[in-house]
Amino acid sequence: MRWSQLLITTLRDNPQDAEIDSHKLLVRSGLVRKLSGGLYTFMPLGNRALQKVMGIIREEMNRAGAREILMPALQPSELWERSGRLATMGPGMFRLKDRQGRLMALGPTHEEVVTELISSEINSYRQLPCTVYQIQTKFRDEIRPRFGLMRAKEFIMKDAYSFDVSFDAADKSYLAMYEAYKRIFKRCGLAAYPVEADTGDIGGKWSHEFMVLADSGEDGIASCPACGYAANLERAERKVAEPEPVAECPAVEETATPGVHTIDDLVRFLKCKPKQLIKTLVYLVDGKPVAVMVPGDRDVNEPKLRRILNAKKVELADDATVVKVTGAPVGFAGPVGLAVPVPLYADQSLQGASDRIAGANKADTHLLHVDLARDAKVEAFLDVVTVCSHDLCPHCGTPIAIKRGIEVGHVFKLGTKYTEAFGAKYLDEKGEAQLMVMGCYGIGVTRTLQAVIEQSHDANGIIWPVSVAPAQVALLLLDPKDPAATEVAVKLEQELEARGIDTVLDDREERPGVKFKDADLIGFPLRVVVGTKGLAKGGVEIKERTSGETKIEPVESAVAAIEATLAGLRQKLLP
RNA sequence: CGGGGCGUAGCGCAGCCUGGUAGCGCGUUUGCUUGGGGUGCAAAAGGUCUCGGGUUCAAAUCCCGACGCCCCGACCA
Repeated sequence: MRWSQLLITTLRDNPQDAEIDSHKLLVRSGLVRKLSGGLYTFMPLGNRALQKVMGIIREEMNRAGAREILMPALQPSELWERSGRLATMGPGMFRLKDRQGRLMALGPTHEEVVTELISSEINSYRQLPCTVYQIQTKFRDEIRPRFGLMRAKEFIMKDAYSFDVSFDAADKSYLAMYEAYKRIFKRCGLAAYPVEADTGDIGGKWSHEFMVLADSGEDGIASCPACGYAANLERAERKVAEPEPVAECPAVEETATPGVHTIDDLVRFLKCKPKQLIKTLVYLVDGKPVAVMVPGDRDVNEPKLRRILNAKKVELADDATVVKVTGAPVGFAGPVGLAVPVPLYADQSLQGASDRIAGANKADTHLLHVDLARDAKVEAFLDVVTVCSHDLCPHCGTPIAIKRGIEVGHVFKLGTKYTEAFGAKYLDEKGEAQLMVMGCYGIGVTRTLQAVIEQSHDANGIIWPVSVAPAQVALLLLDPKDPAATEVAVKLEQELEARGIDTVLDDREERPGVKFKDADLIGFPLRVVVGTKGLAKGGVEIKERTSGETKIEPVESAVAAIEATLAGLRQKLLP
């Protein structure tokens, strides 16, 4: 390939609208261009890298026994009514009408379509297990698209779906995908590791996310340095310390706290510690109000609350509901003397809580000396707070570390949620109809590409792993006016391409400095320089982008040397 | 959806406060020069100053509104 014909336009300055390194580099190196918020064009080089990632995914999916299909992105919204997700997924879907006025959606995911498909195609246990996958564009009306390809309105996803005769069999399919994912990310040069995750709107019993550690990641991860426990903060649990024995608690006493609504204000006003406070929040759980108590220095974790209460939707109550339930303005809720009796839940760490401070359910008033067991009727003590860095691992008790990560893949055990909704059954050996058991598995392909950059770059630019680099070799012809050098470069290009090594020949009329900078910026794994001086010294210069190692190689043996170096680099990416 | 910032040449920005001929750097084109880490010199092209309305003799600049982009937050009492 010739640089001059590839439509490679690199930028000297960082784009004004990019925040994180990988986004800046993606644009500066000319791999993508923005059409509008959350919508990107892949330029020739970006597209090449993307195709490489997709190639790896295909190989590993096929190896794991999955079969590739392609489903429509445009879907009748009636399908979504059947699964009940029109309500939960609703605002996140792009919707439109066809000319007959039929409601359609641009697919944000494909559980509905695939379950409908498989339900009509598969009738017998003999056809199971069956795992299908596709690589396709997904559409999501994100609340806030950001960080380039990381959270886009339109993106490429590999989604796979497994169907099995039983839960045990489904576990095997799940494991096969889990292992395939590990191989895929390894081959892409990514350190991605699995963490326990919340299943969210997709549903199901169990799931793992594959996380790439990065400070710019949108997800929090709790991980145990000792036993390897790792979980998304939306799900992470902790070991709760035994309650400390407390001395006799004085009687409850009201105290005036005019205009003091927040924990911070209260700490300042009463000169106490946040830990001494009981924070009481009113939530709507599937529309019904409940009160949830946590220590003043803790945050309620809504996904955990939802899961533990087995609810579809959990949201903080609106002000009117709070006023109705507590009988006081927002900011003075407490466990004692609610105006309307609602279920009262408390975090586990409040078990035995005594001599605490809480809202009085009365304007501008708080209560001192609250003893939860004595003064309130707690429905249940639950694990409802977000894990923090000083918390202890639920398995081994070691202090937990909090990290940030980019979710590049997610595998789910769905159970029968969708097969039930769509009546996806098969006949077993006895001729009895049984529900199929399902799993689903996604990889954000475009996000994975950017995660590679986020994890692998330096001050000069991207450092592509060989496996996904847009081209393996940048061949720099420093002076295209030098006929001898040009001849060598052209010949090298032909020989490398003939051996299946993707090569970009920089044939531009540019200064050497420009070519060096651009090659570093785009991040080709190998840079081969053909220059007048080098040739005079006996050969071409081969430089690795990763290590910076440079060697001069005679022209005759250059191709072999390049091949050997690339093989070495590939070796490191083997699963 | 709430808060903040931004919108001027392909890209990055100045000018706006205090209204009066639209600027700089990079890139692009042409010529010369240079040829191993973003060469140097010279010339040139390129603008509905996001859009709409208002104030004014006069608006990139002041006022009102819309749109777009980016960041933070999305209710933690």
